[in-house]
Amino acid sequence: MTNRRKSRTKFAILGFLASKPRSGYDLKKAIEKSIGFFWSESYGQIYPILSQLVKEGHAIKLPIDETSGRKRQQYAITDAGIEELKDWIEKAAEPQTYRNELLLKIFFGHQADPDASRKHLEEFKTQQKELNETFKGFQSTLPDMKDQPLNHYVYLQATINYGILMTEASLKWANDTLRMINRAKS
Amino acid sequence: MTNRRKSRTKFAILGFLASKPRSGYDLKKAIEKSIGFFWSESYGQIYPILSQLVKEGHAIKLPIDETSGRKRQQYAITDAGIEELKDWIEKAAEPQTYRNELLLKIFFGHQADPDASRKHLEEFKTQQKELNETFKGFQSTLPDMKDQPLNHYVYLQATINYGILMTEASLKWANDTLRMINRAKS
DNA sequence: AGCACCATGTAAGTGGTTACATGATTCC
DNA sequence: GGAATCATGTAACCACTTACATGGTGCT
Repeated sequence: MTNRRKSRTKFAILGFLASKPRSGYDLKKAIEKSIGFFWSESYGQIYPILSQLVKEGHAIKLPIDETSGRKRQQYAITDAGIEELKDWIEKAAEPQTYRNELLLKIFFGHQADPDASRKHLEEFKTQQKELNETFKGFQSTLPDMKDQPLNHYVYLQATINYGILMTEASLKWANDTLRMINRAKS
Repeated sequence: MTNRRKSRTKFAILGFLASKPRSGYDLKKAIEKSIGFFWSESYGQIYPILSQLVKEGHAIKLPIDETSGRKRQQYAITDAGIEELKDWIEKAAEPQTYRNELLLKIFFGHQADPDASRKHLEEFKTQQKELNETFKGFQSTLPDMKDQPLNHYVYLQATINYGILMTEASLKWANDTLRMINRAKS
């Protein structure tokens, strides 16, 4: 037992609890909205792991606010939880097995009609264009950062920038590839 | 049961069997060597699925060559298998849940020492540089393609090109992000 | 002889999604 | 009243990795 797989769901949750207390439902929404383009979690992971965090002492259940309409079980991070989160952030990211189904279809593209590849690439382009616009919209809402001390916004900006650069490179690739396929056909 | 998950391992295997008969061992090596940067399979998937392909009539076991030293069970694709592969290639790729641990750590970077983020980014840069050089080396071994009919090389070139563009965009991002972190600290 | 690697498989376990169950609340 | 959504949870299932078992082959 040297290199067992490890779930990072726990740290995604701790990271969000670090900014403020949240319920399982809140966590799901927050993850979708802010880091949905590079991370996702399902309720089937979130709720059991929240219980586990409480057992481990990395989070606590807050008393339910009976005055408000909707009743939600909020969780707050503990000092031990913050330590746990920090330790994880500072450790190197473990190599991940990335899988790209579109690329696999393109790699085997010569086995089928080139129109299939063309269609996939066109669809991919519209997806990436939309994503790119979303990121740019996001970015424009961020406050101006020069002369600001090191803070949350730098890292937020960095992740958005990743999305912008990757979608742009993807678009360039899709266009290049379409051109190559068309040239080869003629 | 509307949207059940589907394994694509089957199609990765069929795709490789389409070019020539191979054994489970061969398949593992071929996948690692050629599409390892965007796809991976383990023996624990490959061997059971090869049996399944035979049962389904998408592949057949070839007689073992007793004359050669190493004894390997080779598998060949059938006509039905080729059809199955084509059908999959032509269908749109299903949306995948992509997870990026480095980005998650950067997103939560403000919770820890900025040196941690710097270290991750520097390590990421060396990884991406190495990958980029590998792809460029690969590319230089491909034959010249102008005036060539539509063939396998176009698609091979496309996947390599994807690697080149993505690693270059990644390097730009890492440099931009490092600059942003450094500027924020001063 | 002994080691590295070739080669095929399987059992156990993990991380994760999906589908379902349940009930409350808000809004029309 | 009824639909949509809020909200929490769980059971079943799936895809996949890891670790292990087993034996053959090639090389020094």
